[in-house]
Formats: sequence, C-alpha cells, structure tokens
Amino acid sequence: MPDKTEHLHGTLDALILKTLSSGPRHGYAIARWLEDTTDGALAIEEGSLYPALYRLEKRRVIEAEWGTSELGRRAKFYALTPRGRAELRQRTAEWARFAEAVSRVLLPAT
Amino acid sequence: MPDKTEHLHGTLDALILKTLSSGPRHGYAIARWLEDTTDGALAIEEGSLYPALYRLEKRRVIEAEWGTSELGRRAKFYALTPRGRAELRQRTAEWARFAEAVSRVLLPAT
DNA sequence: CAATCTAGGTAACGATGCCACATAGTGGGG
DNA sequence: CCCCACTATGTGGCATCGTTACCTAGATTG
Repeated sequence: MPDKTEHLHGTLDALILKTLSSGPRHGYAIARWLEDTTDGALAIEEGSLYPALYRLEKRRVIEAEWGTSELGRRAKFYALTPRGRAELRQRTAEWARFAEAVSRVLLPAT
Repeated sequence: MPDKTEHLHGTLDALILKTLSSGPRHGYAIARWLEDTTDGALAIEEGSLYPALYRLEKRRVIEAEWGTSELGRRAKFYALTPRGRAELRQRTAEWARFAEAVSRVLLPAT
C-alpha cells in the first residue's frame, strides 16, 4: 500500500467553493460540513484547508471577513465572489467530465 | 483559470493497472488506449507515463519485458503481477468511494 | 483539573504530474 | 528525395498541492 488517498488533488478547491455556494461559512465549518455530507469519506486536514483558503482568497474567488461563529467565537467567514461562482461552474463541469472518463475506464469488470 | 486538470493525481496508477488488466501492453499503447477509450478526456503525457511505469515496476505491481510492437518496433511490454491485480481491485474501490463522495457534494444544483 | 471541542494557523516535506526536450526508426506526401 | 508525422522510450527540472506534525487559545464538560 503506497500512500493514503491524495485524490483530493485538484478537487479540494471545487469542494470548498461548492460548500460556500449556499452562503458564507468559516473554515472549520467548511471542513465539518464536507465531512458530514460525505459520511466521513472526505476528511479535510487543517493543513490542507487553511492554505487552500488563502490561495482562493488571493485569487479573488472568495473573500474573507472576521465575524462571530454560532458558538460565539471569533471566526473568519468566507464568501464566494462572482468570480468564484463562475469558477465553481467550470470546475464542476471539469470534474464531471473527468469522473465520467475515469469511471468508464475503471469500473467495467476486469 | 489557475491550471489544467491535474485531477490525475493519485488516479494515474489505477488507470495504468486497469489498462494492463486485459493483457500486456507497451507504454505508448497504454497512453493511446486510455485516450481513445475516453474520447480524449484523459490525455497522458509521456513525462507522466514513463515515470509512473517505473514506479509501478519498482513496487512489483507490474513487470516489464522487451518485445516487438505491432508495427515491428522495439517496445517494452508491461504486465500485471498478482500483486498488481490486488492493488487494482483496492484502488478501484477507493476511487469509487471517493468519486461518489465528491459527486454527492459537487453535482447537486447550486 | 484534564480532556475535548471549536477555531485558526504555520513549517517542512514528499509525492506526483507537467513541460520541454532528446533520440530513433518508419512511412507517406509533396 | 526530403521532410513531416507518427511510433516509442526516455530524462531533467519544475511547480503544485495535500500531508504530517505542530502550535495557540478560549469554551465546555466530565
């Protein structure tokens, strides 16, 4: 067994954008939501999440604002920009195409 | 647009193994077959393919033998080892699980 | 009081695919 | 006849990106 699943490569950004498409969320909530929604199949490490958020913010696809979490703690809320919505659409389409292709190769019985 | 699709990350090995599951093939044929089978959706660069083949060979999931291609040129034919078949099964299952999770997140309408 | 959860963050690392290029033989078109 | 395109393998350097392993800090709960 070589390594874990670094399948996330190239997909994490899209997942984050999608998570924000229903409204602003803070980082921790993004990770929780993704984990819950996928019954734990997708586990986002903090060391992946926060750098990813910075990248996305720098590229202006999301923007951040400090606020207060549901539990009264200080938290940074991220929101999609219009640019982000456009990128989400594009990346979703790319994913669909890619996943369809891989499945077509991989899933037929040996 | 940030970069191309390096979605292949972590998936390339499985695709190669699958390609070999129906019999030995040489590197170039693997790339062609994947491209054809997916109508060009998966394009494997040489700079990715050959290093990947070495990695797989070193890990004993495939083994190589020099031979002659259909067109009479010298070519290195790769074949799955039993170990390779086992890994293919495992990786296919991982992919299915991962893809299902991502699709569940990404594909519902915004 | 310790542990656990929420919340954000950083540094160093390694894996892996990509780009660009090199080599070489062959077949076909102009 | 020459050049291009295609078959076929390979290499070096690069960049990206997720992971591991930490750290801080406040709140809650056992």
